Amino acid sequence: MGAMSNVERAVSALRQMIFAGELPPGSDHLETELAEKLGMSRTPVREAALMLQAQGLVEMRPRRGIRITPVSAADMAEIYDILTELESLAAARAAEAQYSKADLANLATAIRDMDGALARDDLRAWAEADDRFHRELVRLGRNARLSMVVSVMRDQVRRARATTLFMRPKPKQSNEDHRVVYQAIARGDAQVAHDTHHAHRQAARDMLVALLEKHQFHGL
Amino acid sequence: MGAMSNVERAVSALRQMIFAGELPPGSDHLETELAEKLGMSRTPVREAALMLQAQGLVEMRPRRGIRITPVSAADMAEIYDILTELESLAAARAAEAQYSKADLANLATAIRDMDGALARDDLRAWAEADDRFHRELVRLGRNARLSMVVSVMRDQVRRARATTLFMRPKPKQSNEDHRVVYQAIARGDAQVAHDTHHAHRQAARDMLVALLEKHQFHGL
DNA sequence: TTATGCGTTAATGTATACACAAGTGCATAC
DNA sequence: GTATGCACTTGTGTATACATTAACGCATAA
Repeated sequence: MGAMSNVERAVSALRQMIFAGELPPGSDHLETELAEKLGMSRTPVREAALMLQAQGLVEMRPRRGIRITPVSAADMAEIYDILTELESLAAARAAEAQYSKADLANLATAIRDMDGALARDDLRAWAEADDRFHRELVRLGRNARLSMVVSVMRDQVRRARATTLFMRPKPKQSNEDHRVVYQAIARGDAQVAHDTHHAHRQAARDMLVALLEKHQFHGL
Repeated sequence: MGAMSNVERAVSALRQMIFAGELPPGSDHLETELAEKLGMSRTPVREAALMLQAQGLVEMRPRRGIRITPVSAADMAEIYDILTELESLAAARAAEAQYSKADLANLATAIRDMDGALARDDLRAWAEADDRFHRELVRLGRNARLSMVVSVMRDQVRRARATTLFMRPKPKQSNEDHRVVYQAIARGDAQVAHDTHHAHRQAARDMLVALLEKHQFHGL
């Protein structure tokens, strides 16, 4: 059952530790140190670090160790700009694809879950469903490379969310946007799907960047 | 002077061999084999392969060797869709940035070079200058992550160009588009810069995909 | 006190060794 | 002739060893 290589184990363990904040942004870690912590030799740790580096989660700097990449407000602006364009394209493509209601079930469920979470004031559940909505949207856009790029960017957003989720205003407008996008896709209106999602992401971008700048998270 | 690690050497050597067609798309190569060819041990070759895998140039499949990723017409459609969106955003951002004429010198030079190459019927020189134009455009958009994603995608386009460059019609419309984009950026018109470039890339996409499909390059 | 240079330390880059597992071919049975 | 299983081969995943070289501290000089 454990058909999982040490490299894979290292990748997911490191990801988990990064997202959990156990390896804080900006902190350095020697290969040997991480290898010991993960109970394996340096080789798979190095390979895992190389992969995470390609995704922008860590930087390997000779003799200084593996640094957990910090994400500044400026970084977040870059990331959201990319997300905005690529997800909007995915929304347009999804609309063009003439999906049936059944195909869009996951999208509908995610929206309903967000409503529910919001009513219960459960921000964590809301964030999880929001993630799910965006992931499904991109999947429906049917572009494997785009999905990969977006997922890398979304990982970065997830990291910042730990600090922003409870500072931001309640995401009320958000759900209305999602519903409009959903309906546009359902009736095959690519233009509206695209533009609505674009505006949605841009608004989120501006709000988050302002939030991060205000609270001086310039390099955490 | 040779402050270059074996991993770096391996990465650039492999890239070169891939772009030159010396390692043909779809071909498999054992780690040992490549290591011997490059005059180093498996370790740096493996690390180089991991990096190239992250960029989609190769795939590592256990026991089957390192495969040079083939690029099909469908892949090219995906790639161009991403390029279209991201480069257009860069064009818009460049326009918003209020660059001086001096800042746009590289752009202007690239356009002039393309004109010259086209007049001499030198398609290779044209392709080189075209690359330069697009690279500079993205740089002016000032989004480091976007630049990286675009450069990965452009690498894939470069690979296909070896087969398409001499089959496609002469890129005459292309230069007019570039000029319009340049002027829009110079006068700070983000909308025109964006939309013109978007249409430019989309046209290129449709032309190339049709070309590749027609000539049945479905997996070479 | 601050700057400069040297020696030490230790982390990395790379080579090598080895166990394991997947693919291959042959032999055997039907 | 086809199918099944077994032994063998061989590539990879991982551990380990080692040389190199960059960072750091200390001493010395201005």
